[in-house]
Parts: sequence; structure tokens; C-alpha cells
Amino acid sequence: MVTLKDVAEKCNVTTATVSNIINGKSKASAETRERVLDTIKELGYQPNVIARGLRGKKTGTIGIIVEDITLFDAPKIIVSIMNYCAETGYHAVIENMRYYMRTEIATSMDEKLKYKKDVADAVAKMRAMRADGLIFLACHARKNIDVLPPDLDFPVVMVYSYIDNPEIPVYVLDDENCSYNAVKYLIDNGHRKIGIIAGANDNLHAQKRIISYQKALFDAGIPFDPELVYADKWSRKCGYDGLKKFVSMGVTAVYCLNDEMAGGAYDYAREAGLEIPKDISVVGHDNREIADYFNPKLTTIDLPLYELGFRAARRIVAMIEGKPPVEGDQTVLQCTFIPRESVKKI
Amino acid sequence: MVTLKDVAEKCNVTTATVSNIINGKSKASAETRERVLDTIKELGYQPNVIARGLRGKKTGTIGIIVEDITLFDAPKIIVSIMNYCAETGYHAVIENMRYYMRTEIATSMDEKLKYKKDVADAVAKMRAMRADGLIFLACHARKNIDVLPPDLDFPVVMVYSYIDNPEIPVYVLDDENCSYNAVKYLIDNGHRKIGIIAGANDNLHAQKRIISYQKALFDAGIPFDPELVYADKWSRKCGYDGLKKFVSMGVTAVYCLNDEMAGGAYDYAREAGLEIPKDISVVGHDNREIADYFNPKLTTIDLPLYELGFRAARRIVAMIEGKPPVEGDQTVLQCTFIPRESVKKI
DNA sequence: TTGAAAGCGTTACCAA
DNA sequence: TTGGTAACGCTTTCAA
Repeated sequence: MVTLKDVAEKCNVTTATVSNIINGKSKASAETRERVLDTIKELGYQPNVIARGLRGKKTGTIGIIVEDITLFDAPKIIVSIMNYCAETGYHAVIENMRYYMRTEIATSMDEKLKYKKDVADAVAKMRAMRADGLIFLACHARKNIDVLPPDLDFPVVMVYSYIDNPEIPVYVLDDENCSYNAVKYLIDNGHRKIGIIAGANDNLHAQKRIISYQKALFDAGIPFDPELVYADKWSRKCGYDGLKKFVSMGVTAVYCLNDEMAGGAYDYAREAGLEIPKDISVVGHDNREIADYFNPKLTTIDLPLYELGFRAARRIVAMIEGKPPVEGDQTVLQCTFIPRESVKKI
Repeated sequence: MVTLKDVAEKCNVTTATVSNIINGKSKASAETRERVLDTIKELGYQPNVIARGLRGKKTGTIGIIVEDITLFDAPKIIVSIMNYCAETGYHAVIENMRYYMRTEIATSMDEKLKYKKDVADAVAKMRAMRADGLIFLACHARKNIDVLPPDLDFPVVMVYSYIDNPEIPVYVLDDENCSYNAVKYLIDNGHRKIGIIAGANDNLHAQKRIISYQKALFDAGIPFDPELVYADKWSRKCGYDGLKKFVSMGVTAVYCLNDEMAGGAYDYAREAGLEIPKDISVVGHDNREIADYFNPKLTTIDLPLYELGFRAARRIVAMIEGKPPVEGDQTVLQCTFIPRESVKKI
């Protein structure tokens, strides 16, 4: 590894001079500058960003801590953040916490503590490498995500979850309006007996969506029937089981809280010889890649993932540079209803 | 930020003593140790891994440079690598090069040069933070990927592409056997006129698969008809256009070189009122999530992504620790044929 | 058992 | 314009 010192020695100047030349603190004579620049090229010297960070203040590095990179929408958000960073002269580095993999293995208290410790380590690492700021990308919303250490002394932005900390701006996706609209769409299409297939209902997303479902029903004068909410796991099987139950109850439409569960509903419909949307209408949520490959194509809700990443990145950069924020402490991005082929007017 | 020095001062010892205690170089008296440990807890001291790396030799960090994290299989490979790292006491950090996003914007020579420079920077950064080793995860295979700087003086493993460098072990996925088997499966099911829908055929994956297709045909005594290979882009539309052409030629089965194109073939079949597999059989490639949601479910080829990550991780760790390698310079992992519902026996 | 000091690669400050 | 030197947070060697 070629260092500043190597270059300096070869040029018979000190490291200070070389450093100055590299960083454009233009006090060097044209002659020295040229000699140094040539040597740098010749030796293939590359500055050590890490050592630079140790000493200096601003590093131009933004840390991204991702709870789980295998979450379907994480890569898009990350890339969107990185694009903004690239445009504004920053560089993003990623730490992945492998949340799912870990909770799959153990849900014990020990594991939770260990997770929290690992997050703290990741934050410390970002701090250690002198990241100018940090974006934390949660894999699902909590009312107050409690994995971050309390004493964050540098700019942090939270994405995809809420956090009780006035210092940390929050960027989340709307769960309410979109769910309301989805159910209203079903109602507007003549459906009155509408089932909702939720993931585990200890989940904030599920809770908000279920409440919005109730509200849409209420506004249309349709009484709420608790039997019409089926909650189990966020899995394809859950969608299958849910629709099976609902069909026997005479439901004409079902709102699945993710596209995977909608896929499970399709599975059951196919098995039971039910035609979508003729016999049963289905709406999904997330507009994952799969949705557009369903047959018939799934009517669902699109998530503004790139926008989310962009906003979070713009905010962290603003915080770093001391610029006034464009948004408030908590910004909720709206999702888009995508009507396709899985709902019938009755 | 609490430093070693802070702890040392508070305990009236030197940083050396604290450092020794932390790193288990147990020369400290029980009394001092306890005092230091308590202070560490009290102050919430966390070691600065970066500074540690600057001085020390082994950091326990493994760098992953990913050409594009939005490539459908990248997250799985990454997580698999990270799992192995976690088990063996290493920590992986990710640099994403945003390959697709960039080539989308510009394919100019300038952009290529810039890409190469950015990769070199990323490598330098890994080096600077004293990563013990580096895994480079390409987003598609090249005969000799030429983006890495030549003077790598630390262990490197290449995943998903070949590279002409005896120092760098290569881990790739098989393109030949699986394609051969897929076509043979079609032949064994009575198909004789089999179309192949390829992505751009300047691509190594496409080339190998097309050759295997020819070989399978040859072995079955079926003459190769160049009209039966349709190559355009790796897109859904390509699958649509390809099948459209083939149907008019009396093809009974089609092998699509990725699942997305198979989806396009489904699109056309549906539009043309053709039933899969009754009227036309389809085989895909990649076994992406979408494949299992197709109706009928897509017969395709599964990629051993976790295995790939595991092997690469195991290799880099072996290289770092000077252990003998389990595999040779170039290991090709076999893919699994997944028969589902999209092929009919005729 | 503990401490002093050098070194890792860089930048910043002040003096020459 | 250039150089010397301290500092960043840590580990390591050698001496006390």
C-alpha cells in the first residue's frame, strides 16, 4: 500500500506538502505540484479515506444501517439513497443486520438483546469511521423502535419506522389512506361483504390497515364484522387459509395486506375452481414484482420506494450541511392504488 | 465519543493497560481489571474498530463489493456470506456499485472508465479499512471481468464471473448442464420443435445456454434451426415477442433464459388464447420468486444462491487464515431443474 | 503488573 | 511556499 509518506519521500518534500497539494490547499509552487502529482500517478497512490476520517472532520460518508437487506423493498430504497448521495458528492456504506435470519433462528430475549447490541456496534462503527450521518432503514414499522442506542451525537434519519426522538426525523409509508382507498374501491365496485387477510395483527402495519378498512366500511354504512378479518402470518399459506374461510362465508372480495398473501388467495381460488375476479375479487398490497405476473394481474397498492430513499437522503444531507429541512419531523409518503384485473364490478 | 484515553484517565492507568484488559492480554491485576471494566461500562465506551484497524493487522472485517444490489439474487448471496462470516467471527461490510443504474444512464466509454475508477476506489477503501479479504460479487458473468485493479495484495474471491488471475478463486453458477437438462426434459416429453428465447446474445450466460441447447438437440438427433433462437433483451417484452414469432412457426415448447421472459411468453399465450401447457410448453430459468406465482406454475431452473455465498465466504476465510482450500481455482455450482406445471408430455 | 513511546496514514496549525 | 509537529484512537514493544 502506497502512502502519503512514500510520495513525500520520493519527492523530497514532507507529507504536509503532499497533503496540501492533494486537497487543493494551493500553496505549492507549480513545479512542486507537478512533481508530486506525477509521483502520485507513478506510484499509484490512493488516499486512505479511513485514516483521513480519523483526523479530519467531514468525511463525505453516509452510513446506512439496514435491518434486513432481503426485505423485498430494501435494495430499491438503498439504491435511491445512494443515487442522491452520488449526486451530492457523498458516499454511502451499508451495514446489514440480518434481522429475519436471526429472528428465524431465535426469538428469545437473549437474541433480542444481542440484536440490540449488534445494532449499537454497527452505529459505533459508523461513528468510528466518521460517517457524517446515518440512515436507519427498518424492516417494519414500530411505534417506537427501540434498537438504537440513546446517545446519538450525529445526524440520524429513520426510515420505515417511527421513533420517539425529536432529533431523528422519520420517513414512513402511509398505511391508512391507501388501505381506505383500496377498501373503498371494492365498495364502489358493489362489494359489501369484504374480507381482510392480515399478517400477524400485533403488527403496526396490520393494525393501521385494519382500522382503515373498518373506517371505509363505516363510511359506507356497512357494519363491521370481526369474523371478516383473518390474521395469522404474512405468508402465502395465510392467504390460502384466509380465502378458504371467507369463501365459505359468502365473501365476494378480499383485501390481502401483502401480495404474497394475495398469491395464497389465488392458490385457493384456483384449487376450489373459483375464477378471479368473476367469483371472487382480490386486492393486494405492496405491488411487488410478482403482482404483475399473477393471472389475472393483481390490483394492488404501489409503494413509493425510490421517493422514500430520495427524501431520506435529501434530509440527512440537509442535516449534515446545516440546511433547513424541506419536511417536518415526521413525513408520511402516500402510496398509489394500482387497479389491474383482479376486481370485478358487481 | 468515549475513547480509550477517557477510560484510562478516569482509572488512573494508561491506555496500554486498558487496551490490554480489553483484548484479554491478561497481565492486569484483578483489582485493576475490575475497575477498568466498570469504568468502561459506566462511560459506555465502545472500541473504535477503524482506529484499531489502522494500527493492527487482522481486523476480522471482510469486504463485499457488489456490482448491483438490485440484481434479484444479490441480497440472498450477501446474506449467505454474512451468515458464514458471523459464524466464524468475521464481519462483512458492503459496497454497492450501482451498476445497472449507471449503465442505464450512460454506456459511453467515459462512464465505463468512471465505473472502473469507482471500483478501484471501493477496493482501496476496503484496503484502507484493513479488510482482511474481499469478495467481489459481479452481476453477470464475463470471460474475464476487467474492472478490478491489477495489484490486489490481499485475498480476493470472485463470485458470479470469471477472471484471468490465478490468485483469485472463482465461484460461478453452471449454465451448461442445467440448460442441457432443461432442453432434454422438453425432448423427453416429446417436443421436437423447441424455441429458445435468449437475452442479448453477446452475453456469456446466453451463449453457453444456447450452445447447451444445441447440444441437447444434437444428442437427440434433432437438427438445429437458427430461426428457433430469438435473442433481444432480457425483458418481459422479449419473451412476448419471442413466443409470438415461434407460435407462428409451429413451435410446441420454448425455453426462456430467465423467468421474466417466461412471463412475457405467458403474456402472449394468454393474449393469443393459447393455454399453457396444453398448447405450448414453457421452461424458465432462475427460479425467481415470480415463477411460483405464475399460473400454471413455471417449470424452471433453481440457482443455489445460498450455497454460492457460503462457498465464497468459506473460501475467503480459508485464504485469510492460511488454510488449504476445499475447492480448486474455479468452482462451478450446479443448478437444479424444478419441474412444475408449464410443460406437457406430447 | 504497569507505563512510556512509537507507529498506523492522514490533516491542521503554526513557524520558518 | 514549505516544513515540523501534534493530533485522531488504538495496539504493541520494550522498559520499569
